[in-house]
Amino acid sequence: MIKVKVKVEEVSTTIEVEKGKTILELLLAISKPLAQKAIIAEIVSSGNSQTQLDRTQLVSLVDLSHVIDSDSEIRIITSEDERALDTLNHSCAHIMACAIKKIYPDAKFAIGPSIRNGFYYDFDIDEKTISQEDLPVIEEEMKGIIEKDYKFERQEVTKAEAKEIFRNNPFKLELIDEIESPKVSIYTTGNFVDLCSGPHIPSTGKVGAFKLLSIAGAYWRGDERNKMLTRIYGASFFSEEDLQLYLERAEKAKNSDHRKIGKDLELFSFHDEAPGFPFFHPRGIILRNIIIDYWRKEHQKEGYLEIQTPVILSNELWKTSGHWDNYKDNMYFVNIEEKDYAIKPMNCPGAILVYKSSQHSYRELPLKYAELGLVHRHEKSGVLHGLFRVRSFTQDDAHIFCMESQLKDEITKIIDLVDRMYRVFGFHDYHVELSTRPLKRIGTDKMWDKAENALEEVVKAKDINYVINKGEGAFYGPKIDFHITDCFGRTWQCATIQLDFAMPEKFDIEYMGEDNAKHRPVMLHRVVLGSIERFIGILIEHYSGNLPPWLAPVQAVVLPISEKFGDYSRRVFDTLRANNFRVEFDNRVESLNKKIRDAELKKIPYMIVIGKREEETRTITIRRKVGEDMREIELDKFLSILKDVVENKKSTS
RNA sequence: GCCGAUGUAGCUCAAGUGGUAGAGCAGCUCACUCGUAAUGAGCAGGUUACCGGUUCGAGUCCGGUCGUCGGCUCCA
Repeated sequence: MIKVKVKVEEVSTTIEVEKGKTILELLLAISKPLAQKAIIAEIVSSGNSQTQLDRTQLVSLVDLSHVIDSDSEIRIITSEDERALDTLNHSCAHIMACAIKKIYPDAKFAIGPSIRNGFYYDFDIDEKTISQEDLPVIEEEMKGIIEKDYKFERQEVTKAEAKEIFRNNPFKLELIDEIESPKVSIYTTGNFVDLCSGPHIPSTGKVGAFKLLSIAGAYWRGDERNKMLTRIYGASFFSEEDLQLYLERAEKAKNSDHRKIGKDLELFSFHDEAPGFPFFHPRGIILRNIIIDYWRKEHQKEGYLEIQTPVILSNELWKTSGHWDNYKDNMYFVNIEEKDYAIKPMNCPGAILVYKSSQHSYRELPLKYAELGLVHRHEKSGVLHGLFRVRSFTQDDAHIFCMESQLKDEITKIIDLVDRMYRVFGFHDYHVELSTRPLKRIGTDKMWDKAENALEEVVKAKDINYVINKGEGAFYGPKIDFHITDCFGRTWQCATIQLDFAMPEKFDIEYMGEDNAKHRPVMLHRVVLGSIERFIGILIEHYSGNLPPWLAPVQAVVLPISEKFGDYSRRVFDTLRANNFRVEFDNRVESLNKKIRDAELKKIPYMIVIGKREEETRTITIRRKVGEDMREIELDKFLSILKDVVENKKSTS
């Protein structure tokens, strides 16, 4: 007999069982309902690992069919646990593959993992292409498999045996070769066999609800030199309600799409005549200018000096900077009077020319040049995506020229600025990533050591949690990036701080030191919002278009109930406008209902309703997008409320 | 760039197997003067993305180009 301690959530119990029993058998002995609820188990500790496989893969999550043959402590994972949903999604990928195999017997399967919000499976079909219309057919087949409640049966085989089983599947053969352990595990579901480390749900019937979502191409192993496979995405859940909730959320995210809102609210547009180059409309420019005005104020307070450098610069400059070598395929070029020029993809060489235009003393440092620089980068046609991925955009850039001794202080100040500005825009949640030297780079290893250490020291000193991305730095220096989390839980890399010892060397820039000798300054490249255009897209989606009053292109609209109240309404409108509020006057001959509906669709924060009562009492009534209505209040009172909300950049109205 | 889908009026969408393009909303005109998410009627609006082919005849079938959408790859 062996002792097994079984934990489930906060309860734990120890029982003695015969060696060789499975977890499921053990659970049935303890409690049938628990056995019913259980999805997988976690081995918290055990006397010895059962198989060589477990030792090499360090798997702590196991199937319920896992055999216990020594004293152990196990934790039962039920459908409430996030990891159970992950397993469910993975199992559902197998179920989908099983269905596809039945419909298209020649399909060769590659990989089918669970992902953040569901699962996918990549496979190769030679003759046929699968389209959206085929998904319901596959779904029907899957439903049949789920109804039959097939078991997920795990089996461990030698690599030779596995190669025999998957002899017709080049993808699996490649995967088997890469597994280090002498044995591999395979799972059988119905008549579908897959190479897989598991764990899986006990049987297909555990899938309460699922939906196949989309179909796409994906390169084998994510390498564009490899074959393009067919990928089907789906999502599965333990209950129909969870699926419906997921679909509702997906619908909400779709309705928050900045491309749709941008068009509906007349903020910006795209045209076939300029793919990837955004056009900003009057309302979009209002939003853009508000962001820029705020940005300027914050930067002036921090001692930045704003500059502006040209969009077209000699190709020689880009050869000196190293951009031509590293990025010529993504740059635009023009030939003027038989000389080659490039449209700038970055602002740094321009800033360096400004620096070089005069001598500098150590007394001036740190010298902080800020620039809202319009850059152009050629993006491949397939990657364009609204304002998120464009071919021309405005970086809220700055280049700080300083002494090495000032680095940490300057980096700290940037981090504080980023933190302050993000909060104002309503982003309270972000994380930091540190990217180190890439393979393709300029500068010496000594420079890179210094630069990487400086960044890391500051992040550590500030006690910020960060992850390291090895080899992901810019070609001229390492960087720390700030990733904003929006209200949908998506993350967006916006701010970046890049440390650069290389460009000052390449451009031979210097300052006169206290010692009356020439020294080389260090450069910090940094952005806070990243791309103004992209940031606008992020803001729109974060707020689903319901921008807080300080950002809203139209803050209020005056709605007279009928033309009879036109004169008084006009005076209210004039007063608001005279006080610098962005207000519109809807004096169309339409019903109040219609005017309110239109104002709602335009996502205007305040609707000012004026009828007989308001005219008589010389008041206004406010219908707010957020919060209760304010009936018959003094115009002055509303002005002070609006002033407070706008000046203090409050997120609610 | 690659895989797949797609392109019809400003917007959202119709037009069995090829037979001279329709609707709602928006716009304009008229009537209604309205109390918290669409008042009614009328009018106007399209070389069906573009180029070529098949056909007596193409929005529809075929080829190409461009854009867009979902992914993959990429993102200084």
